[in-house]
Amino acid sequence: MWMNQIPGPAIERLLHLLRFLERLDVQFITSSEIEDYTGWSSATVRKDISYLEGISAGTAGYEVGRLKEVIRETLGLTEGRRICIVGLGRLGSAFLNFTGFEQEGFHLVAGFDSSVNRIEILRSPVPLYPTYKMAEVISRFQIELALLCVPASEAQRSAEKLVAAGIRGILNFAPVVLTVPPTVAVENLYVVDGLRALAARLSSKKGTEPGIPGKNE
Amino acid sequence: MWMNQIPGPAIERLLHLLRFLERLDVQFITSSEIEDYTGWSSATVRKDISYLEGISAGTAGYEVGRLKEVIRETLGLTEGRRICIVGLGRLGSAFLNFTGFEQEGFHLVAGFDSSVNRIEILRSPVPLYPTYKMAEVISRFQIELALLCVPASEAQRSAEKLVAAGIRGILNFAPVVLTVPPTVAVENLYVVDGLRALAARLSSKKGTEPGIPGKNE
DNA sequence: CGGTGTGAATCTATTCACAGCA
DNA sequence: TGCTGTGAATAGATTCACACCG
Repeated sequence: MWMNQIPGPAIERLLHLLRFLERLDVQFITSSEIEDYTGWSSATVRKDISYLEGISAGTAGYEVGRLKEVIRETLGLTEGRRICIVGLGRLGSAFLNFTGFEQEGFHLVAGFDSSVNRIEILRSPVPLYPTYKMAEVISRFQIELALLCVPASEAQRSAEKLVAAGIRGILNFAPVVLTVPPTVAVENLYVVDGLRALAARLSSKKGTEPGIPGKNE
Repeated sequence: MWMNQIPGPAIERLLHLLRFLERLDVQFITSSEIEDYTGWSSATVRKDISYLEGISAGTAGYEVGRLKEVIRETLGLTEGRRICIVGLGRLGSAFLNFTGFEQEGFHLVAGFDSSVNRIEILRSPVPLYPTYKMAEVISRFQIELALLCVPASEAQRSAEKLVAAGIRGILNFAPVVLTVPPTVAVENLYVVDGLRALAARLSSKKGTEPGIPGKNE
């Protein structure tokens, strides 16, 4: 079966599950073991996994290696994506030297900042460009995702430039609600909002497991 | 009306809406204006707001100041929460000097690290303690939330210590699925997971607006 | 009128319960 | 026997549609 559309919450859980499996050193796992670790009911786990194609479990449960593989394929995590950083302040420039992207299949290929001076001074393993070259560079290198690290006051403006340049997804670090067309995906990763979400869950005694940042989201 | 339980997704949207209103310089706003900015249907917006108590809108829409106030009250964002940082590496020690917490009602009162040496060397505006004092300090200062900034390999262990010490919520920066009792809230804020969530949305052509970080969630 | 507020209807997701397989 | 896989049942969230209010 393959009804061609995995429910949103299921996608988040699968992403989470993948992260969990990656740190697990065991060959097989059952749905109820997963329940013990994650808190999701075993029925939910089985249903989620059933959305994936080409997996079959024996009586010992699922074969972990295969399961990871299938999740990655199904969620489109295998094809390397090109990414860029917009805004090279403290945070943005720290990401320039972060080595974790590559191992995960995200290729950092450019950094942008409106200050030409900053671009010239910064030492960087990837080429840096002034903001006005954004559209050209993004289309030339077929960059799909951007880490938006500019100050809050500029976030919306920068997002609009990215959209105009054809970006497909934005990871937003500014505490701002971006207004973008529905074809562009946004995930928000702001620390204080994470704290707020926790605080809200403490009071209201009800919460959704967010899972994905930007769930910081 | 007040059925005593706001749906999880509605809470996330309200949190998001609050963030949006905070950057808005206007006195009144209607549900369809909110739709234009956020993409949520105006009916959803009205329903979400209807979960709040003590708000009444005129023909001009909602009074923004009042709306912010009511959201904050209802979601428990007014009572200051005490927070701590666990793991004082690059990321954790950067947060020690972050001034944004206080303005949002989060009082940073302690930092923890297992390296006594590091604690002695670091210059910090708040007191630092070795890990073994965690239980004592957390209960003495009634710390409710923790920013977990330790390496992935130690995250689960540290989380367990926090739980044992009585923490109520964890903002997790490590790329690890934490296993904690259901009474403890967790939000995940890991950059690469945010990218993964975006990538998954690009392929599967279906997404949930995460909004709140963690959703790493 | 141009908005809100809300029951009722619809759509979506989760859980149940059990058949089928190793 | 112990687990998966899945249609059917339930629970939950969103949207609709319209009465009502300033």
